[in-house]
Amino acid sequence: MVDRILDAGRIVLLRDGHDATSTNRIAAQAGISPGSLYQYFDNKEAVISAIVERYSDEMSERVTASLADRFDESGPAMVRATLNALIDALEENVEFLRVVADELPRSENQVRAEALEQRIVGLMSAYIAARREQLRRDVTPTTAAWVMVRAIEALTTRYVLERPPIDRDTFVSELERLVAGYLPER
Amino acid sequence: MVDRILDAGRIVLLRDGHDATSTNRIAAQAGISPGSLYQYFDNKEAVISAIVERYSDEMSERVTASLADRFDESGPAMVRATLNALIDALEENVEFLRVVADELPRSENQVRAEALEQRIVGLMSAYIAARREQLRRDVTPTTAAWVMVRAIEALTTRYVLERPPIDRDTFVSELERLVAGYLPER
Amino acid sequence: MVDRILDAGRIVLLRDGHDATSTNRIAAQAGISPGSLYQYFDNKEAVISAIVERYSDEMSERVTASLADRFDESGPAMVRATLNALIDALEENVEFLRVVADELPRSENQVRAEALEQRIVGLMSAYIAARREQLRRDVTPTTAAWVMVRAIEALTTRYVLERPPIDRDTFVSELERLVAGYLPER
Amino acid sequence: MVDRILDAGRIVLLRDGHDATSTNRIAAQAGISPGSLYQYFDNKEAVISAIVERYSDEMSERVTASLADRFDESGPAMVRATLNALIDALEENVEFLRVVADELPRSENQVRAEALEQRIVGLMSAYIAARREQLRRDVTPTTAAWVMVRAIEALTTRYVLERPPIDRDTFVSELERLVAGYLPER
DNA sequence: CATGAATGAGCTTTCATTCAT
DNA sequence: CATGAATGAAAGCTCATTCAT
Repeated sequence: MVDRILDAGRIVLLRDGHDATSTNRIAAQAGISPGSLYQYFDNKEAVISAIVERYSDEMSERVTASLADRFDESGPAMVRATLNALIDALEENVEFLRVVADELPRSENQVRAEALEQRIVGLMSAYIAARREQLRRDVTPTTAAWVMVRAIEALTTRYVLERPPIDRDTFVSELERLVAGYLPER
Repeated sequence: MVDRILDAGRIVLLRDGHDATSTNRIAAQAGISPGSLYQYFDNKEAVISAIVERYSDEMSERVTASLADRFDESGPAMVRATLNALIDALEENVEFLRVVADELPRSENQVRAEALEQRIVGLMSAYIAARREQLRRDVTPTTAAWVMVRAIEALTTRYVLERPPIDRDTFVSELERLVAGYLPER
Repeated sequence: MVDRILDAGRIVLLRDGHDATSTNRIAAQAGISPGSLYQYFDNKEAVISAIVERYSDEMSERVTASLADRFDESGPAMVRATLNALIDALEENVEFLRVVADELPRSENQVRAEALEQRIVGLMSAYIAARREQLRRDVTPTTAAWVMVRAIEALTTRYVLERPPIDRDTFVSELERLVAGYLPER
Repeated sequence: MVDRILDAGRIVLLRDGHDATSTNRIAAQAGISPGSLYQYFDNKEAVISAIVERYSDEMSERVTASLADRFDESGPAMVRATLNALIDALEENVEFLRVVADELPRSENQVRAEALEQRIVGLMSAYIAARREQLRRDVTPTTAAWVMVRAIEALTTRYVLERPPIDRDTFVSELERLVAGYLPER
């Protein structure tokens, strides 16, 4: 039932936009009564949060899956693969990304978004720490990871949403360059 | 009177948050009647936009002013000065930045925000083009500028809002490193 | 509940006039909340239309009922009975007729009003067609009916609302004369 | 200046419809300030009334002018000429007629409309009284005139506005028939 | 006379939420 | 559990009118 509600919510969000997304509309789309919705969620915000959360999970899964079989490739190949997987995942759901990133007040999914980011920062810190000898040692892995994650997140998201006149391959190369110029020892 | 309304709007936005910011409340805070507000603005969105615009202008002015007297310093010093000025400006109004960046749906000030970003991208492209011999020649200045602007914008904003456990000097150094690793010929 | 709203609406319409009839006032008069009104009607216009529709239905019913037991009287007696029934019905609700005919913009109940008129034109066309041998054959029944219906409608309505110095029996005779001069073969 | 306001009002009424016709809009269209309007008219209703009054006057003038040179034609020719002149006049301004007859609450121009009708009834009574020997003597001229005026007014107006599938010549003949069947001695 | 900024009550409509059934 | 009618505060916005200048 929770799933039914979340599916309905996503549909409404996509079809009508955030401003027109009401609990009543979500309930109608889910084929249940407005009252029932409140037996599974505390309030509207909780519903929206859950929808966004599910979206983020799908996103992570997709990226993770793409990377599973390249886990031991060399550093540069790994970076490129990750970036491509990430952009692919974002592009697969541009319309929904637009709603999440452009229409939803960040407050409505802040907790969750930061949790995800924190998790990625964690993974990345580990990755950096593991390669410490080839990489920089003048900064803590956590700091480096924080910077990288925010930068990559913002750049890929904006790229997909703004569609600037930069072709995909060039864009990926530039991100690689950004990473390669930032992380390694020099 | 326009100023009176914008001041009131800013206060309400800060005090009550975006969702609770109504035209009636702004009018009340400004000590005028709801009808009067509509003599100066076409609709609610126009009011919010004007408030955000004024904020952005203040921001730009503050950064520009900080840079005025360092205009002919060397590249690296210039970069560091700019970053510091930017972070200073953002920190001076964290509460309002939180509203603008986290609560306002981007759609509500998108046009303007993108216009500003485009302007900065323009300036930066020129800067890069001018230093072409020391910098990379394998990418168009526009592309490089697009990447840099989004990255810096996102990183400084998130830094100020999230207050990660990275001290200010370290953070600025890391941004410098990011720029220095991305732009120059290698 | 629909009835409760329509009753309230009629009261407000009569008491306060069309311009002062607001959805809030109707809801208040009905003893319900403004929101509830919108569970039964799409918008204000739908409420007004329904009120007018109910009034028209009452009107038709009253006329039809009056005629039921005179169904097989001769043509002239039938005409006189119809006219009397019609005027009786209109007079029974002069105040409301005034609101409907004089205050409501025709646009607000046009569709329905024209539908009713069309129905009456249809009935009358049939009536005329059936008596074709005694009546005129130089004009289509539809045209004759259109003319008669508009004329009778306007004259009875105006008579009831304007109360000209013409006594009721004289007025009915004049209408009969109008019909008798227009329809029959000569 | 009064004329300027009335011109503006007519334009607004035609362009925006009755509901969207505000004193502010009329003033703007007239190129004056809202305050000035109130130096020439007591309130909004007075403005609308004056506009309608001017329209009615134009209408009368047009009909009267068309009839001036046929003043001594025979009865039937006179009737036909009058009807044609009336329909012509109404058709020349259908859009405005629609606003006046369908959108304006009759209350807003009632006084005036009835005055005009009363004047026409007067003229017609005189006409009937003068021809008393060929016409009916079993009814007062005033009553006969009242009936005729309301009938003709309603029928021509509705004909022009509803455009029923009756061609113009047929329609005029039917009206003639209505008059010829009602007025003369039999 | 003319202005036009200011008014403020009131409009239609929405919607997150509740609660008796 | 599910319902869904009912809520009622509040939203954005309009507009006839006034009055100090």
